[in-house]
Amino acid sequence: MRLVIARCSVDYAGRLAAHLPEANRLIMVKADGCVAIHADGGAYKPLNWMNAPNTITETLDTEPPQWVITNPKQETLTITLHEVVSDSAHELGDDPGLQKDGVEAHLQELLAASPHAIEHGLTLVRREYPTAIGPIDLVCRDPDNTVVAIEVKRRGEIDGVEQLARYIERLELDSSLGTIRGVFVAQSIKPQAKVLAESRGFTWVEVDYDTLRGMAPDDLRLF
Amino acid sequence: MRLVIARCSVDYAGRLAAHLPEANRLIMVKADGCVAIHADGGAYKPLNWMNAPNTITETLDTEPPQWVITNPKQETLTITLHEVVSDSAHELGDDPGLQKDGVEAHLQELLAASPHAIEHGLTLVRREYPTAIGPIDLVCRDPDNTVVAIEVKRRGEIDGVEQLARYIERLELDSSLGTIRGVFVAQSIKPQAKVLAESRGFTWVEVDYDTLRGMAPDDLRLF
DNA sequence: TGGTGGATTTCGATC
DNA sequence: GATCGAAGTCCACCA
Repeated sequence: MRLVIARCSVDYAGRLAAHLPEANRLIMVKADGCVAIHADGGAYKPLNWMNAPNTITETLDTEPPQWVITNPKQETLTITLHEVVSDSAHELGDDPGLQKDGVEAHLQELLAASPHAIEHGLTLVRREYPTAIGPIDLVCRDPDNTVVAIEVKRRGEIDGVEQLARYIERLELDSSLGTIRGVFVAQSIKPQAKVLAESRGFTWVEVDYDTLRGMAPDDLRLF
Repeated sequence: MRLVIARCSVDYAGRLAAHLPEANRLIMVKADGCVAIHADGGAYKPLNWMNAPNTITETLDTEPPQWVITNPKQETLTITLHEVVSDSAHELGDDPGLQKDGVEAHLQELLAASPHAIEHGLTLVRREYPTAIGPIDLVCRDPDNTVVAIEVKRRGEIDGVEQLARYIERLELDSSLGTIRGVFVAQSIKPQAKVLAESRGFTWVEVDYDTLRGMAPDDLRLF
């Protein structure tokens, strides 16, 4: 990884056009060739960047020197270096990568293993049930054999309810499954989303991730 | 901006739980206190981060030394420094900020100037036509004098179709404009969004930004 | 390889 | 401060 601190100006031409006036910034060049230009604030997002794969051309003989970075899509990032304050490089090696726990996929897995936690007597028909407009997180049947479509979100907001509505609409078009019930499940659901779910005729359930993780599927079958 | 190259391991506990095994990485601390941990690859997104505002506590007397970063939402990022390779700081000062050109607003302007590019014979009634749930990008009339509501997106996805549907629903409530047609316009539209648009009775149009920019309004009036 | 949906999305405008 | 929508979104998964 190469780190350059420089007074620079930057131009990007590609999916849009963007310009950065002259100022002091960090230019980060990673081992895979990707380049990011950071100001001294503003979260982690760089002001400008170019992802790998790309080609970096340094024109050191011109004044001021420039870097021209081009990718196969013909996007270009041009960095004009008015003054280089610092220029260093370090070999970091490969990264073992990030281990995550607690994202939506985990929640969906746990609920697929334990549909009882959503509603008494539910049995799983399919995870990621395919429709023309995208997969439904969980499709179950209740004790009356009614089809229940379930949308799982980490955070329950209005667009999740809309998504569920679209899926059910599509399910009813695609097949003759009879009346289909909708259940909106999330770790926490915003009041507006609860209201919308109810007005759409859906039920909603807030589930606790840690509790769910603590429950073995067998425990749930006892209910 | 402080830049630390170190062999470190990292734990994040907050909206989810995440762990980074020991490896060499860049730790970037910006002037506003935000912290980002970068590997030597993988675009511009850091492996782990903590945005401002937060509190950074360095425990240098323990072995190994740790940084504990906490924010008001009680999320914590813990960095364990097994070996510091480099530690430097630079004063960058404020950044004048990024100037952009070619975003959705520009597309909307061009289409407002050349509604013919969307559909033969359209004439503009208003841009940003106000409704109770937000403004409609473009409202036009076709040669039959039918009102045409147009949603403009840079990229056409399902959400945009839903947005158009809500607007038209609202238009029909608010006034007696007769039947209202919907047109979904974007530089590229995803297949699922096309399906949904058609099932809602809307038409959709893909437009090219550069072609549109090259067209003078007068050229279009000739059609 | 391209499409689709989630994200510790981030970021800005608007209310 | 909350909400809503855009983003050069990035990213992983899956066809």
